[in-house]
Amino acid sequence: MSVRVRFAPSPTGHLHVGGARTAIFNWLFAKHHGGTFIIRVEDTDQARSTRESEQMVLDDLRWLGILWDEGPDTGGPHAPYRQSERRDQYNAAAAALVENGVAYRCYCSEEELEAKRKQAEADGRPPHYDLTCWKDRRNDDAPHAIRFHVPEDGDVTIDDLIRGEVTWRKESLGDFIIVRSDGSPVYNFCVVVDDHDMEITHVIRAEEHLTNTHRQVLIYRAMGWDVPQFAHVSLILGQDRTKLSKRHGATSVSAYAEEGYLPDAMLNYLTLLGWSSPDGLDVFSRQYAIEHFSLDRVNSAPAVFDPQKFEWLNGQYIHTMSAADLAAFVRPSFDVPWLEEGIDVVKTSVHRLTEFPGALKFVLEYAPPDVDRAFAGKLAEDLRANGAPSGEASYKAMVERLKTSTGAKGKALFMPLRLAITGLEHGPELVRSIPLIEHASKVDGRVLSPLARVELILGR
RNA sequence: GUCCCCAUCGUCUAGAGGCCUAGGACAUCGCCCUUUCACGGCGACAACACGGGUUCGAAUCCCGUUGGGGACGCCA
Repeated sequence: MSVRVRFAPSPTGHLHVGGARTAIFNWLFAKHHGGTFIIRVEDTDQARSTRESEQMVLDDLRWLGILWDEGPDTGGPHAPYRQSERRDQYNAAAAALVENGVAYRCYCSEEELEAKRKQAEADGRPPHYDLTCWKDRRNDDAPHAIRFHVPEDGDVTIDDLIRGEVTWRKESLGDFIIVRSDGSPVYNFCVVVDDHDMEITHVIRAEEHLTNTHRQVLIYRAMGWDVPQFAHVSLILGQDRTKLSKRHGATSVSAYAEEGYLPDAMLNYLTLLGWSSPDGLDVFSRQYAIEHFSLDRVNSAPAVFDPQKFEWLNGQYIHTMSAADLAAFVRPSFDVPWLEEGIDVVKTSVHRLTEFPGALKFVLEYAPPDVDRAFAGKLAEDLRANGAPSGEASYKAMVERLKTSTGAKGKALFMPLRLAITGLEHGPELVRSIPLIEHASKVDGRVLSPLARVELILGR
């Protein structure tokens, strides 16, 4: 049987890193096994779900380079892929359960239930439903929800692919709602109907859903359906070791994209949060991850998101990428005619794409610094006579001439030279930055040439 | 509170009873490279939560404690 997995986001905002990691693991698992990766939109919560959010989540996934075989926009053999459009399926399943006497109409009001819950809590009893409508079953059309009755043999054991055997006793669950009084089905019910309809073989999802599995398995059993394999991935935590959320700062994929992170680096880093490569690699390609991914190497302990390591990893990608490839990412926000040449000179000092404009500021902007006038004079003379260096050889030749003409050497030579031409005390190697400035000044009218800069110092 | 999950350097992790004097990576700190900054190289610091078992032998298996997290909803 071929592998079919799904990522089931609820469209209530941008894709978060936790969701992204779950999507990545599902995708990697599907790709590794030559299976099918499905997106199913869980928008049963009308109040919070929007179509705009769905679009954002889908865009975030595409940005990461995670593409799906079946989904709300692409369609597929089990369409529709939006829970809000699958009401018929849920109604049919709910009707079947009521028919079999497994589920029943519950006429209790929310206020009543709330009061009962409070009372149970005060009495130290578990806050489960008191079975009023189960004991006294009715079938009229007064406003009602539909509840699932936890059976006598309601103990459940699953063999989780990441956690091993997990068991729940039926007592830990009360009869639960599967269809709300407004007729809308509830998440835990939809998931089962959908995963069955869509022939999902492996449910790979976040650990926060682990305890839901109890009720879901009960529904599978009541429907007489095969139970899929489960794999519950641990949570991603913030620095304070609680579930990563907005208050921990940037947590959405798009926020990292805006901060200058590369999709490949993001995929790589998130994969590392919980999975480790069999070869002990930290930096690896998408292809490598697909080839080597397996659920056995997924860690069951939660992982703290470490922004520093993520930034380092992003830097690794930037350092090894070609200037041309990087330029494609940078150009939309920073477009200069000498972009590629510039990127090539400064990329080793950059960890995020957004740092490029700052790193290249010395090309675009220049304020005459405090440099010895005599030195500046000699430099200007040399620049006029020989032109500015355009590469390593001409740069070295200039340095040699300057040694003789100024009598300076070592730091006394290089510091004023750097300062005079770049305007800064620190920066990339002069052998590369001076030719860069010279080149940029020829293709970009805003850029002052080396000579123009020195003349500015001399006040002419 | 009840149920469930988890527990190796500050962080991500390797570790399937002897290969462990516990390995790698980030971060931190040195040194080297570099007449600057960065990159890179080398090195240092740094962990098996605790207590009981099982075993000739336990980071690894079992039990308990502690700690952390999650779920307990007509949210997903």
